[in-house]
Amino acid sequence: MIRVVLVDDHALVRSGVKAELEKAVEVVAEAGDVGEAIEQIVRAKPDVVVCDVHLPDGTAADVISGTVDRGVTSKFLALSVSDAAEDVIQVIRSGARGYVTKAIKGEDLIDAVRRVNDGDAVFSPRLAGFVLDAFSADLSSPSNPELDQLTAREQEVMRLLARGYAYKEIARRLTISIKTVETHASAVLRKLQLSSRNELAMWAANRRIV
Amino acid sequence: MIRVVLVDDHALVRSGVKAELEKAVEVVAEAGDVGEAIEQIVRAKPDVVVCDVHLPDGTAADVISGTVDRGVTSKFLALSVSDAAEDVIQVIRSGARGYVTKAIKGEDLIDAVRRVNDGDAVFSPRLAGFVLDAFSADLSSPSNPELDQLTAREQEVMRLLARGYAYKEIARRLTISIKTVETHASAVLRKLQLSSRNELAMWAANRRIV
DNA sequence: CGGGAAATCGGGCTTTACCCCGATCCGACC
DNA sequence: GGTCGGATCGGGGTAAAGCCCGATTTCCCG
Repeated sequence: MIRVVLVDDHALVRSGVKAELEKAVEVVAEAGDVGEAIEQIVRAKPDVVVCDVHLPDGTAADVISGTVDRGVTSKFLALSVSDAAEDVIQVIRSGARGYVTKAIKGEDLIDAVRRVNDGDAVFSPRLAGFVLDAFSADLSSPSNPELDQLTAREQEVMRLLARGYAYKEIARRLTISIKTVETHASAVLRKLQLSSRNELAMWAANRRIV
Repeated sequence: MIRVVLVDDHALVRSGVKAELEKAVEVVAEAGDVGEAIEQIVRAKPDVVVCDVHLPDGTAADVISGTVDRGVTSKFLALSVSDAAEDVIQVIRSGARGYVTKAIKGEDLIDAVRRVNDGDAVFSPRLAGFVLDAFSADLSSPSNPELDQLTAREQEVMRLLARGYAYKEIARRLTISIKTVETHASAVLRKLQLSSRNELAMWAANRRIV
């Protein structure tokens, strides 16, 4: 039996959701705000937390970050009336494994809880697009004004430098001499005000360039 | 008019796709393998690259990484007969903004190219699940069994190594000699089967250790 | 045409990184 | 008491990194 903690600020919603859920899972605790939720979750250590996104004293993201800091390993399923992209992304970023709207049918909600408990990611179809956007936003390079300081060639060398390639390797890949790679590398470090390739690697990693 | 480079190893497929695409976009170049594709893309700098996943001398991921290394900012749309999860994830990880199967209708393909060009992520419905899984995999995985191979002291040195500190700096911070840092560093690289501090930095970054 | 930025190389230098060979000390464990 | 792993150092070596000078060529722009 999957053990669930239910978090929602409206008692009526809680009782409705609880009635549906208890056909298949065990609701071991309930909470109506962030503080109460964290207490109950830390105490009960449930398998899954079904959590409303908007709470009187914060959001589901606050509940998630507040509990994982205290060693909780429960899975989180966000349940919300909102289908706004920023809500979805914020909650997923915080570590929720799923996000469904309150338009969901009871049967499907139970299925979602089961799948989240199994480690799957669960999203209402039209919400998946937001998550994809957030995902690809990570992979793309928004706009790095600092990159404009570098010439095209310097940017190529910079990317390979940040990945840890030796000058010899970079020279081979770009079919230029090692000395030219050195020249570009020096220019890159100087322009970005870095002092070693390792600082460059950190710099690039933080900006999702590599 | 959106400028497109088309990459597929089958000339027949290329001409078919090209015929469909040219109703709405401009196909400025074509290629049949990875090497040729990189050349054409670097030269033509198209808005969007429509690229088959499996090529004679590599994959779409090779094309993407090979071109972004050379400063290309084109958007990539993967076009494949395969709907295997590993193919999808690999290509998306490399930076593709979309992935559609060849079962797609010409009209929908043009729409996909347009949306990718606008910065949207485009996926066939049943492929979205794979991407979500990959996304949530990024957010989880806190356990690192490989770390247990390292002694406590080695882990300390490892973290500082991964952050790019010089041996001298690490020695100063841990109040030990440079030689001792070297010993630990060698042990770390050997145990993790890495060959340089830069590989270690990547290793640690991928595991969210730093 | 002249100026300047970008890209391409070279010599020579110091500092690190990394590896190999050792060694000593200490604490835990059989 | 012997053994073994962990931590601490050293000497000596090669390869790479990073920086200092210099240089030429190309190409764009006023």
